[in-house]
Order: sequence, then C-alpha cells, then structure tokens
Amino acid sequence: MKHVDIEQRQKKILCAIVESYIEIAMPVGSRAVSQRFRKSISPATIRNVMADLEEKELIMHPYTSAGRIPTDKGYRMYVDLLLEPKHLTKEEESLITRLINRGCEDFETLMQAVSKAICMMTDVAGIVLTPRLKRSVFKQVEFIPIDSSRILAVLITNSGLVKSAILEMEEEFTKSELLRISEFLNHELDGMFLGEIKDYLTRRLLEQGDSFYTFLKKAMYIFSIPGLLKMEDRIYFEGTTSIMACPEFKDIAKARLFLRLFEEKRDLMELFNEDMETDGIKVHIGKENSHKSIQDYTIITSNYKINDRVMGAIGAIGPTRMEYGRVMSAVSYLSSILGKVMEELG
Amino acid sequence: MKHVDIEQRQKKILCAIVESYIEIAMPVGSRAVSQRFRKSISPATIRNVMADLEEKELIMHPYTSAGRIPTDKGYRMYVDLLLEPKHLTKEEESLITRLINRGCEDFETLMQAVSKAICMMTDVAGIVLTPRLKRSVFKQVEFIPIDSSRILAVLITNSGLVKSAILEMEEEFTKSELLRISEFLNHELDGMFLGEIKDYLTRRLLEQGDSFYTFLKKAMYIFSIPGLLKMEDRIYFEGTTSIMACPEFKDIAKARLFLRLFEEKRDLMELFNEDMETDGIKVHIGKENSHKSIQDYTIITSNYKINDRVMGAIGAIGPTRMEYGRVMSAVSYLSSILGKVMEELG
DNA sequence: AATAGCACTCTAAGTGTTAGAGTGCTAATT
DNA sequence: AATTAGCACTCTAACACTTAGAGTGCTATT
Repeated sequence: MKHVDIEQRQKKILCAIVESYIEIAMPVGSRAVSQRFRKSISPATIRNVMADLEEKELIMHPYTSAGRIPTDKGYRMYVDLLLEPKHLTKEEESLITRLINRGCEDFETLMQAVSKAICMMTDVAGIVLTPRLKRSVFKQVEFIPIDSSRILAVLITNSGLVKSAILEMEEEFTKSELLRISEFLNHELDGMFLGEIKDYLTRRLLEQGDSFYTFLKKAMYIFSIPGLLKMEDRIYFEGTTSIMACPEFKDIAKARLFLRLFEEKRDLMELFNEDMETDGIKVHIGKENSHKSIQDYTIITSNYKINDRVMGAIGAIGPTRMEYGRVMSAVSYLSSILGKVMEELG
Repeated sequence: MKHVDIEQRQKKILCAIVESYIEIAMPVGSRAVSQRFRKSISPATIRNVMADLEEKELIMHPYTSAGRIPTDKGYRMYVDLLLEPKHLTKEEESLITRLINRGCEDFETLMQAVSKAICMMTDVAGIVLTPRLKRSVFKQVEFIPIDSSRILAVLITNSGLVKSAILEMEEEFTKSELLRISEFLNHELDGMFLGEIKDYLTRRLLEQGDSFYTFLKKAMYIFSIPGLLKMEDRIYFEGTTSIMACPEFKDIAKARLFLRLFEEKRDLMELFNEDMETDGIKVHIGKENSHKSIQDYTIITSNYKINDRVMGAIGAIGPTRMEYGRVMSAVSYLSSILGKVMEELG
C-alpha cells in the first residue's frame, strides 16, 4: 500500500528532524534533512513532508522562513515509536558501578553518587529521591536515656535506614520501663510498614482495656512523638549548574526558573510520587506535565526497588531537547543498580 | 588644618560613590554625587576629588567618559572607616527569631532556616556550616546489635548532635560484651573532644598491657571503624537562585561560575575553616580572597559558639557590590542567635 | 509522485548615526 | 587658594538601515 509508505517516510523524516535538532539545537532545514539521507530524498520533497508533519502538529516553525523544530507531540511520537534504545556501553556501565560503589558506604554519599552519575552520563540534571520512610519495614527500635527528661529513640528499618530522634519527655521513664516498651514494640511491630504503625497502635489502644492500657499508652506516646516517624523525604540532585550551558538557558530568566524548581521542590516531589506507583521508565515531555513550572522541560523517571518493594524513584530533568535514548537507558540502568546496592547496604 | 578637611571630604565623597553604586548598580557620575549632597558641592569639585580618589585606586573608570565605580580597595576603605553599622530593626530581629524557632526542632531544618534567614534579610546568598564534629564533646555512645555481624553504633555529643553508623563486624560480640565496652567508653571518654579520641585510645593501648589489652583493642576496633567518627561537615546554603537577579549575573557564564562555587564547595570550605578560628565578623572583598574562584565576590563570615566554644561558622556571599552594613549586621545577629538555639537544642 | 527552479520572507549580523551622559581642562569667581 | 562655571571632547547605548543567506512555498517540469 502506498499509504503505508508515506507514513513510513513521514516517520523517518520526523525522526531525522528530532535527532538533528537534538544534536545541533537549531531549527532544522529541508536541506539538512536531505543530507542526512545522503540526498536520497530531495529537499523539495522533504519540504512537502514537513508541511504534512506541521499540519499534524508534530513539528513547528519559529517564523516563516526558518527550519523546523519538534513540538512536544513530535517528541512524544519519537519516544513512543521511533526511538531506538541506546544502551550504555559495557565500559560506561562499569564506570557507573565503580562510581556507585565508591560512595556506597554511607547513605548520603550513595545518593549523591547516583545523582552525579546520571548527570555525568547524560548531561542533564540527575535527581534521586531517598527511599520513602513510610514504605520501609519496621525492624527494631531502641531507646537510649540521655538525661532525666530526654530519650534518644533509634529506629532501624529493614532496608538499613536509621532514623534517630531526641524525645523530650514530660513524664519520666525508668530504664527497665523503656526496655519493656522497646521489647514490646519490637515484637509487636515486626515486619510492619512504618506508614501503618500509628494507625495500628491506635487500634490496639481502643481494643485493649485495663492494666495493659497504661503501658500501651506510654508506648504509643513515646513512639508517636513528632520526630521519629516524621516522614522526611529528601531529594538529591546534581548537574543543575552544568546544564546551564545548554542554549536553552541563554536567557537568565529561564535559568532562574529552572533552578527554582530545585529550591521549591514541591512540584518535582509530587510528580515523582505519582510516578513511583508504576513500574518502568516514564517520560514526561514539556506540556504533558501538569505543573506549569515544569512545562518547558522533560522529566524521565523510574522507581527503584529494594527486595522487590518499591522504595523510591530516580530521574533526570532537562530541556525537552535531550538525548532521549541515552537518558532513558541511564535512568533505567541506575535505578536497577541503586536497588541492588541498597539491598547490600541494608 | 586644611589637609584634614580635604581628606574628610574625599572620604565623604567616596562614601557617597560607594553607597550610590550599591544602590543603583551603575557607574556614578559627579552630577549624581553632587545631588546626594544637596548640591552643597558642585559637580566640578566632585570631579576633582574623584580624580584624586582614582589616583589612590579607590575608584575606577570603566571607560573614559563613564561614571566611577569603587575598586575592591575602595570597598575596603568604606567597610573599615566609613560604613556606619545598620542594625536590624526590632521587627526584623523578631521575624528572624520566629523563623529560626519554627525550624529548630530538627537539626537539618534549623540549618536551612538560618541560611534562608540570611538570604531573606540581605538579598545575598546565605551559607551555614554544620557544627564541626571534631570540635564536639563526647557525651555517650551506645551499641545496638542488629544481627550477628552488624552493630548500630550511636554517638551522642554534648551539643545534642547524634551520629549513627552501622558497623560491619568481623568478629562477633555478645550483648554483654558490647554493654561493657560502651560503659567503659562512656566512663573513659566523658567530656573529651571527638577529635582527640582516636589518639587517646591509641595511647591507652600502648600503655596498657595483658588481659585488659584485648578488651581495649576490641573497644578501639569498634570505635574507630570508618563511619562513626568520620568527620563530615556539611554546608547549607540558600538564595543562590534569587541572587541571580543581580545585574552582575546578567552574563550566564558569570552565573554558572557563581553556582559552581556551591557545587564544588572546597574553596568555600577552606575559607570558612580559616575564618572560624578568629572571632567577630570577617569581610573578604573581591581580590582579597586567595581563591580566584571567589575573587569576584565578597564573603562575610562569622563563627558561632555553643556554650562558649567555637563550633562552626555562617556567612553570606554575593557580588562585591552589596549592602555591607546590612549583611554584616544580619550575619552577626544570626551567628549569635544560632549558638543560643543550639544550646537549647543540645 | 518527485523534483527543480524561483520568488519571496525573515533573521541575524554588520554599519552608520545620534543623543546624552560624563569627563577634563581652563578660565572666571569667591 | 579653593571652588565653580563653561565648554570641547569622548565614549556608549540605542536606534535605524542595509544586506547576506538560509529556508520556505508554490509552480512548472520530469
């Protein structure tokens, strides 16, 4: 069928336009595309096809007589249908592995290493979310008396995350009392998600009566004090500075808007939180993003799992004009490796 | 004496030029200065004085017929002799206090709140160094067994800093053994600077002989494992984005260089570490800085003390054209208040 | 259906031109 | 002797104008 052929060619040309634009960051003319096909198609023909593509809103004109640039919709088609995955080379993978392992002793440096690795491999900014506390599984809690009114509570999760908080106590607890409470909690909460604990204890409190009640209440009091279970989710990022070399940021106002994303992390957080729920690589191109602060950029995310449990997410963000294949591969590879490293570390 | 009068006037005019330039960020002409003095001095006279100031390298010409801008040396003179301190108003101080107190429950948010406060009050970037671990005083250490090969060590300092590390043990320790070790250490190291501990234990090890030796060796082994005493000194900052609104950063390359300072923190760290040793407000103007990466900016620092001990430093960084009086007051006030808040928190 | 040819469009870069802000010098004034 | 007014001169920033060339869209041709 002729019709299929035409569609085929349109796709080929769209692909060429997108990739050319990604390379040179300037509107792509018919001439350039023709050369890309070693002149097997003439500029004039290309122009006709371009007009079609423009009608379909896959590419656009900045002004009458400039070359074309892809629209968000064009990028979308490219990513979904035309892009061939650009796997990292073995050398790159081993480079990453070395980078990650060097920083893996300590939680913080691991996060930093991963975000740095993303930006190194892709030239866009790397983002890493810490494992979400509420998705972690309770393992152990200990109470260390500091002085008469203060206790240091230490919470250890399944995945090796340690969270400590100094609790200001109104009533005094004896050492043996604390020990009993921690033993009780360690037995009772074993294997439970941190997110569930508060509800669980409240329920227990309502069911139970009499003498045990006071004890349980104390246990709950000590545990639910703000601080220990306060879900703090940090975000690490790297490469925001080097990405400003992109022509997209030649205007300083644009650059500031981009940087503000990381100072005012809310929008990013929200997006990552949503994405975390589904597996696999997710690509959000420009206006597809619901937050308008992100609508000039493309974000690529992937969740990571520790022991087959979704715990967090990593991603990359940059101008819509980015090397999709490469970034997707890098994010994908790093998310898988991050999970593994954390399992060992946990 | 006439001579004194002339010097006086030169100073007054330098002061006017500096302050005017700080205000409007454009070369200051003789006309503008004259107006600043309500025309009590004519532009022509001002011009003569300006020529003198230029000879002394306190101000300079961007080109033949532009106004003058202060040199680093000019700013220096302004700061040392001419500047009148611009104390924060009561309202501003109480605003700061509220900001700080709201975030003071948690160490991290406290640091963030302080750096944010600096940048809010001054429109330059705020920098806060965490209390240096090695200057902290040992208070208590506890060991919590996680599984057969791993122990969670929790270190509490005088100032309320809590540092934990998971120790991978080669040999197994019994619970009672761990208890003995922690009791021993708690007794032995009480009130000691963390920086001294390693040396102290080594010395003890050499002095002591026989049966106690093994025990001590174990104690030392467990304590000196990388992680627990690893001195990590973090740096918090805020306002790097909003400062880019300054005309100084209209060139994106300049902006990138500035931002890189915070990504590659080494130079900043070094400067802060030196400054920490001496009390009071320190002002480093432009080329006075030894690191050339900082030579376009002014940094103002102050150390802060917890219980009369120098523990860390805070500061502000921005273009040499900044409101010196205000920034100095803000840094000064915040450093004093930070110490106090930390004492309470500790 | 594909292409060559051509007139047309629009930008980016270069070139003058000009207004005006500011200086430096000299002569006049206090 | 110190200050100021006056004036010629300098330099920039802004604007208008021109132009080369890249690229298009259309039409006629293959």
